[in-house]
Amino acid sequence: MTARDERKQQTRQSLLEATLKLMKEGRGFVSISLREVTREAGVVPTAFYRHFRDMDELGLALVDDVSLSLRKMLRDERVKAKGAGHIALQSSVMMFLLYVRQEAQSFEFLVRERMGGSTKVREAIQREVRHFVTDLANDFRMFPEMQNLPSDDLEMIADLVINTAINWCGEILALTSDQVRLQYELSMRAVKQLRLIFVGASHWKVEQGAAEKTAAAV
Amino acid sequence: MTARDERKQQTRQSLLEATLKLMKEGRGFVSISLREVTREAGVVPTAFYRHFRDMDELGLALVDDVSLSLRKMLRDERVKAKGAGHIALQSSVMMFLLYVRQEAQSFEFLVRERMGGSTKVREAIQREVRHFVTDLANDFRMFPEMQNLPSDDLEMIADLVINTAINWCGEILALTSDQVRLQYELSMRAVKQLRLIFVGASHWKVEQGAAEKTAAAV
DNA sequence: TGTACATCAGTGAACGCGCGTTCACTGATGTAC
DNA sequence: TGTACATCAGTGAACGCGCGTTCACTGATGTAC
Repeated sequence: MTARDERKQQTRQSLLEATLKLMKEGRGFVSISLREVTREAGVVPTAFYRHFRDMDELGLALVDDVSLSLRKMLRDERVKAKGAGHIALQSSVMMFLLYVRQEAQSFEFLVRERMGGSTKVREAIQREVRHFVTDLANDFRMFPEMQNLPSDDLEMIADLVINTAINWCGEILALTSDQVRLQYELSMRAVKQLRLIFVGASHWKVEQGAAEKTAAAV
Repeated sequence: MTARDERKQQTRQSLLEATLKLMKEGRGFVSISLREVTREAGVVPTAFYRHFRDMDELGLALVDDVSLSLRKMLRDERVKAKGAGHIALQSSVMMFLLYVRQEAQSFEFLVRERMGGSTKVREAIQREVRHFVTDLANDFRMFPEMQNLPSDDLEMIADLVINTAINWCGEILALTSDQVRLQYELSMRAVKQLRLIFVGASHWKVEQGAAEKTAAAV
């Protein structure tokens, strides 16, 4: 990598960061203009084209970047869980939510554009999410109570967990950093929700007939 | 109501519908211009100001409209459940997802703007969602297994259910009408997810210590 | 009921602005000899 | 190592366009007498 290439990568990076920064104030990705990004990044508008064809292409690069760092975090967490020989639900959820607030810009982008963004960006994010669901479903095989469930059911449960977690992200990012009380309450509710899903999972199949009765007994 | 007022309401309505129609092709609300809306509605741009101060105000009106029709649907469903004396999970979920596809325009708006839209619209939607959560938590008291749970836990479970349902909406609306197979599979997964939550809920508290062990036993 | 005036939903021209994109350019860095 | 040329990241002027908003207007409908 020559010195020129390095500086080019720096500019590219500042374009990506400028975009995330512009989104921090609550703006959607689609409403941000190419000229705003270059202004924020400190280059002339035409310099943009040396790096991306258009804003959509920058959006896809952003998805790649963000999901790469997310995958890294999850890998660390997985290694830690293997080392400890168990998963502590409460501390896992707390760690996750702290990480989300720490990397707020990235998660804001993911959460907001998952449903709302340009078609291409939305599809890229959903592809990444599906990837996480598959990984989590695989992790579930480490749980004695779950490893005998069919793959379909593991995927179904993983999908529920991931989407619930994404929802926590959206809610915790909507809070300002001085709303500590609400952040705490949200975290506690998140822990309970994950625990409830695990309770449901550990009684799955075995209890399915009983659940039917429960639901019918209004 | 005079004839003039009536025609004014008609124009107002066509502005709202024009906006939803423009969003059907996958566009976000914020990316739709005032001029596009009036063009689609068949009036001159300046006529817009006879009805709304700006697009944000139209967005809030849209939230009101959509959540009114949604509340109506849920009320009907609730009456039906009371008449039958029980809730059939499978058919409720199926009915709900059919309704979502039928009223696709409205739900597309709600789901996409819940996280992504303008601050005001987003807040209005989240207020409505919180309202639905409270209502559902109240409904839960009709379930013998649940009525002894503290209000906090009922809210926590209702929140999980509502957010999971919103997620189904996003996924089913992403499918085209000829992807019948995928629609069916999504519905079946939705039924299972709701059932799993109910299984979890019916073992909640009683089993919480056991769940801890389950989670720790990797 | 008929008339005279008021209201006001919708019109159409005009504005200044930020946008994405084009183009020819500059000058620092890289490469070949 | 030194020179001559090629590359190419970033520049700056220019363009046409759709935008939101203003303004004075029109003419159908409503209201008061």
